[in-house]
Amino acid sequence: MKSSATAQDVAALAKVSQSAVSRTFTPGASVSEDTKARVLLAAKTLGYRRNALARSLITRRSHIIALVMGYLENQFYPLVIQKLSQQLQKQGYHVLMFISDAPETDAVLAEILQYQVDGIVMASAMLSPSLATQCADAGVPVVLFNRVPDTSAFARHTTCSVTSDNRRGGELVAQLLLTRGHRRIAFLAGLEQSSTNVERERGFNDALQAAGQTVFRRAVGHYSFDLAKTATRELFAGPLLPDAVFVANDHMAIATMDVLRHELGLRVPDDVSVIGFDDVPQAAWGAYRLTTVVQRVEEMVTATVDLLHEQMRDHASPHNVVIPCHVVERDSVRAAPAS
Amino acid sequence: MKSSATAQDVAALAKVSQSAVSRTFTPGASVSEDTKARVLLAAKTLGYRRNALARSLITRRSHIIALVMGYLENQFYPLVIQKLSQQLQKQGYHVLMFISDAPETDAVLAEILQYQVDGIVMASAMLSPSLATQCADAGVPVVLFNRVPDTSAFARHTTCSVTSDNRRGGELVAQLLLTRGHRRIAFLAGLEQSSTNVERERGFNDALQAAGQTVFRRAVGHYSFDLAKTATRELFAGPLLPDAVFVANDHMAIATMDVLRHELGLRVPDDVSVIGFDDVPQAAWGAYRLTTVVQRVEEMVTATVDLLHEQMRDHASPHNVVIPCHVVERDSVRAAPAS
DNA sequence: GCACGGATTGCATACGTATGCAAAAAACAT
DNA sequence: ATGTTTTTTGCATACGTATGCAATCCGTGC
Repeated sequence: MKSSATAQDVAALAKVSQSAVSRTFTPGASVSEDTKARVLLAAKTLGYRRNALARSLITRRSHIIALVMGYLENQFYPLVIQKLSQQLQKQGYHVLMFISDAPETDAVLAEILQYQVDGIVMASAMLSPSLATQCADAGVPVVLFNRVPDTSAFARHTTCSVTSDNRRGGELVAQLLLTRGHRRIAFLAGLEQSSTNVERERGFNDALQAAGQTVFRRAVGHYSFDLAKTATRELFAGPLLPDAVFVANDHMAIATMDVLRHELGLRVPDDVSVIGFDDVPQAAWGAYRLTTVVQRVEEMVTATVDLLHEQMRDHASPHNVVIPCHVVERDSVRAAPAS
Repeated sequence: MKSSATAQDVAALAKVSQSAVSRTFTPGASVSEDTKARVLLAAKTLGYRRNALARSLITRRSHIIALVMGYLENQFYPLVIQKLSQQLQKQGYHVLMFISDAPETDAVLAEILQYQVDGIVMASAMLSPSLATQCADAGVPVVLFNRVPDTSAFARHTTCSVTSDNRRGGELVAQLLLTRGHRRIAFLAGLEQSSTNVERERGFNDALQAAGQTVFRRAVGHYSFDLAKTATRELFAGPLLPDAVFVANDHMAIATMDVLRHELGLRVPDDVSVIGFDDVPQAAWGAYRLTTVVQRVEEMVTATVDLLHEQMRDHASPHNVVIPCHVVERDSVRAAPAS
């Protein structure tokens, strides 16, 4: 029931120095085949495992990446956790999870830095300028996932980001809906201060405007399922109904479809078209068949770990990666213009 | 742009010994108000942060809990991550995530142990006896989440577990379906070797048998969405159709409903009743309104962290916690017996 | 035989903190 | 004033590893 064997113990058993043990487990170090074999044998009989904490203390690399997230209700984020965790594991890194709603992020970050993480991926709250400073001072690379640096000039030059081309996505949505002859197009916003919402809405509005149109009605759902339901009811109150809704993400779009069909008795897409953003797995489910803009999670995650590595190697000039996105058409947007 | 100030630096600036700064940050240690103030000031000006790795090396407590999970496709698990992470954070612990499909779990565990985690929560693969041994040797508490120890006598006495009363849940399902007059009841299994599936099916079969009935047809979906669709098609091939299906979890049950309605043109619950297990958020969505057995995630998570603490304090005799579960009735099981 | 270059090895030390122990200081009682 | 208790402080040391440096070993060519 010994807690754990140390390198000293192994060295003693193998009649070598502790250095030899260390070198045995350090690829490319200078050890003879003979001693290496002896060490490995001793290590196996003692059940030796290197202490990653002690090693990190020396090498100044913890091989830990912090991942900060908000609520996981929106299935997009579990997907990110999974992909990111897998890709990082493959490269010998590990993910320390932090769940945090926006306000308490400051406190959380302090804890994160105590663990000497090699990098931080923030997929949750905005990174306040003060936090950005802290990270920069600590020399910890930060990459914002699915959100864009604060407007503050400092943060912009100190942290990277990976996002979809949300603006373009918004444009695509508007163009699709216009093509299908919609004339009373509503927008259901997410978190209004979030960069995703801002960009998507901007692209959407611009494209609408380019066609001489304007958004017919607007409500806010804060990226929450329940609030999206309420917002949908608002949008569809009054005598003249929207004939299409662009919902800022799939999670809310599904709430919208539920309300439209089961509360308001409207048919999708016959009475009203619905289009979302993200392409979460549920969007493909038979009951929804939601037409939506796909965020390429795999590519976003790959870009994220690339950025992390880049920052960890040399302190490269941080830049913002934008992944293209495209529409996947299912059955929630009507096909032909109704005359 | 110094990477980070050390306790020595702070001590130097505050004209005290390094011990003093250590004690300043150790609640309940013996420091005068005067020096404490000086240290805190110096610490603030230097942006000092304790190195959690170095501290863990001394205290032999990393305050890190490893969480091992499989795929997160099933929304039940993101929920668990969220709750567990939040509860642990509140107590000063942090979650190191490991995503791992069953086969590679052995390798993953080796990495986990290198990080000197204070405990392990396994919500993914089975814990093979060898793994259980390794953990026991290393003195690391393990609690199995939503799965029960291996049949091996050793594992059973060395690791804790938290599960719902899956057996009872299966019984409740059978009783409900019988009450509603169903006579051709099918079962769609999950992973056949998983304890959740075994227990649910056992309870289900027993209750059926107690009523002089037997399962009408059976197929296997391996807890996968796509395989569940295939399995559903199998169940509903042939001239005589089931009039109810118990699907081993909600994730698959939704796949089942999709196939029934949109491929086979059957109505739920009019033509066939469907009942699931878990009560994931999606089960409540308007398009499904799935009747299901609710696993009380919050209670399960609470029990898990309690168990962890218990094991970490004294090496208490591990036991298996079983959380009760109950049926939440929505609209996927028909109300009155069809005569 | 010797000299020489390269491969191995062990010795120290460092990483940044917590903590037992004894010295010093302060507080208190007499 | 002195003795006694209590609090505060610094000195060392330990945690488990990696690594620069010097010492040792080995094989090679002469």
